[in-house]
Amino acid sequence: MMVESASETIRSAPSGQNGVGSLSGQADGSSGGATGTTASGTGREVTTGADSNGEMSPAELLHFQQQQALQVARQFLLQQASGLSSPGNNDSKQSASAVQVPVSVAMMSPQMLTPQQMQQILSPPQLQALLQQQQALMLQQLQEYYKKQQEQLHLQLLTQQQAGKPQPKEALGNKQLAFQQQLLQMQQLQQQHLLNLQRQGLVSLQPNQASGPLQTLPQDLPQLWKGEGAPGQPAEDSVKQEGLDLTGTAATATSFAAPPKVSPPLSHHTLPNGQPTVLTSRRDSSSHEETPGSHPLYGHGECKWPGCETLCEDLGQFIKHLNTEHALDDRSTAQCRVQMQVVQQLEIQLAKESERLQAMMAHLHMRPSEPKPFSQPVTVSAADSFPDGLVHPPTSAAAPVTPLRPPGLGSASLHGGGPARRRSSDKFCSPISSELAQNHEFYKNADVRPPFTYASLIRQAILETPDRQLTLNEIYNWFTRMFAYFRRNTATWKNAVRHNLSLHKCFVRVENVKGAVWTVDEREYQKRRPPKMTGSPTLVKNMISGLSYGALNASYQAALAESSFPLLNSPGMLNPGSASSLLPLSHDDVGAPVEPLPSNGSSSPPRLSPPQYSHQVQVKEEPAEAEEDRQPGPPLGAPNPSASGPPEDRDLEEELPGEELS
DNA sequence: ACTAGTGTAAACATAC
DNA sequence: GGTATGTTTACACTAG
Repeated sequence: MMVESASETIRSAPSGQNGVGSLSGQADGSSGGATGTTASGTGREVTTGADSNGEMSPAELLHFQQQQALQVARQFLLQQASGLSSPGNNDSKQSASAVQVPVSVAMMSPQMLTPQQMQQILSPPQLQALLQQQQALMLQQLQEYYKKQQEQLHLQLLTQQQAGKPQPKEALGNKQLAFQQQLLQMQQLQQQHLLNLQRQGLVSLQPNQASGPLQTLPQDLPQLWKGEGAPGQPAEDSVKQEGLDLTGTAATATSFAAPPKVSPPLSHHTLPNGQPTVLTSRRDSSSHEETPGSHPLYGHGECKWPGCETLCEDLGQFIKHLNTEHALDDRSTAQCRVQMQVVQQLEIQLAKESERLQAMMAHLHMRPSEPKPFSQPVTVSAADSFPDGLVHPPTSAAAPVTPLRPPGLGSASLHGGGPARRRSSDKFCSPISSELAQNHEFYKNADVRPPFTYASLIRQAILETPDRQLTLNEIYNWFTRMFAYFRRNTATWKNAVRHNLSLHKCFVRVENVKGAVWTVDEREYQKRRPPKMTGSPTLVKNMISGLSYGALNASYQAALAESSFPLLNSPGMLNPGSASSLLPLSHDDVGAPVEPLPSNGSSSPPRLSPPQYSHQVQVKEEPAEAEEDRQPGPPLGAPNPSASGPPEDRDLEEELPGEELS
């Protein structure tokens, strides 16, 4: 029941969820806050509006920017709407990124839309584009902000000098440090901001994208530190340096974040009515986690400062702690540096992996950067980010194919996401295990709904255990352990889990000594899904054409699964056939590749078109694993040759599920 | 329009 | 009686 309460906070209006229609239904959960926000927003913001001039704190600035992001999206929608209503009005730009917005939706006032709604209306690529624009904008603002700060400092300095009172170096140093600290804070806030957006479902995690702008800062920061540390260097100079660095940073970041694709700077800063964006709702995000009472360094009741972990009952206490224990001193500064290095290392690592991925994809003739026919510029951005990243395959996978699709599943609407999303991922066959393997950390920490069906998740959970059986409670635990998302709406998803267990024949309840455990009947599981993909000419076509980069990618991932999945040790993705047999779990979601049954020897007859091999693979593997089912053998993990062995062909059928059930 | 798959909500039964 | 676990039904949504 505490669980219940937790869930309640999220879906404030469970009732009527279905009835009201998708939009409201979906939004309700998240927007319990969102709605409130809009309401309150009108009232509140004025304060934030007060322009920087040094008055705006980093946090405020962030909020402001976040607001703007939403605003831009809204504005975008408005444009779309107006475009629809008045055909003559549509400019070229609009057509370029043409969003197919349902008229009914388009008629809504964009300003009334919640992030989730926007997410539903805009395809992930579109959102992506918006966000990128916004990020560019944000960086500009950051730059301005720091320029102002710099000017202020400079001014102060001059004043003091004029007063004939050369400020002690230490004082200057302190200022500078404070400044730098602020910079760090900005970074954190920015990061949090991105995370928030992502959580709101406005962005699917796009590592490169997320790291892009952020990446530049940390890289430049060391220079700042150096500047600071440089003995004998006048503080003033270093300050200037900072300014320069920032400028450079912002510039590069901007160019990075705002690729050619999009139109001009966007006049989105102001609302249709000319009102500055700032004046709109303060922040929808507040509806979610980003409550005013949160702090990037505070979580789960403890201080997140590296190496600290001091318990703090509430934010107030934490703030106090932060100010006393982590004030601006040598130690903190050093820790900051260390943290920066950590980040840098990770970024370097990411860059390397990205590069490798690019090379691999290039080798496989998949051109990540190649623009897709359908989704114009916007998609491109999505695609671009994709390769780099750790990715969110499902998301992008789905996106390119149908322009009009529902909100990015990958990004997964956090709350009350529609069924469709998950399904699509399923269809695209992204192997859950590989996806999970790759994004394990992401799902674990980000409050993003995993793009898999409950059934596939449950199955994954069960198959991940050595004996391939779990109690309901263990399944729950797996969910919460693996996905941050499932740490929230407990009542809802637990119910769904139970529902799925009962509903699907593929889940078999077995009475155990300890009680009842659930197992998976692979055959049933496979049966569930019609082998559409197998023969679907359209799919094949899509895959081949590269139109559906995502789909390709999915298969690519499938092939890659082994390599990426920790447990699986793969002999080489080059040989799909073997791979297939190897991937014990990865199958899953795959959409079905295929007919489970006649696995007769799939070995020889390659009747599937090339692109599909991945699917085929999965199919087989499933059976294999199914078969051995109860085998003590390490399920997925163990690289047990036995399972992976030659077997792909074998008969899975023989084995009765019954036995597992026993 | 129909169907299948899925998600969500809820009522109910049963066991501990 | 409360809770966890299962089962079942209903409804909504999306895609084929």
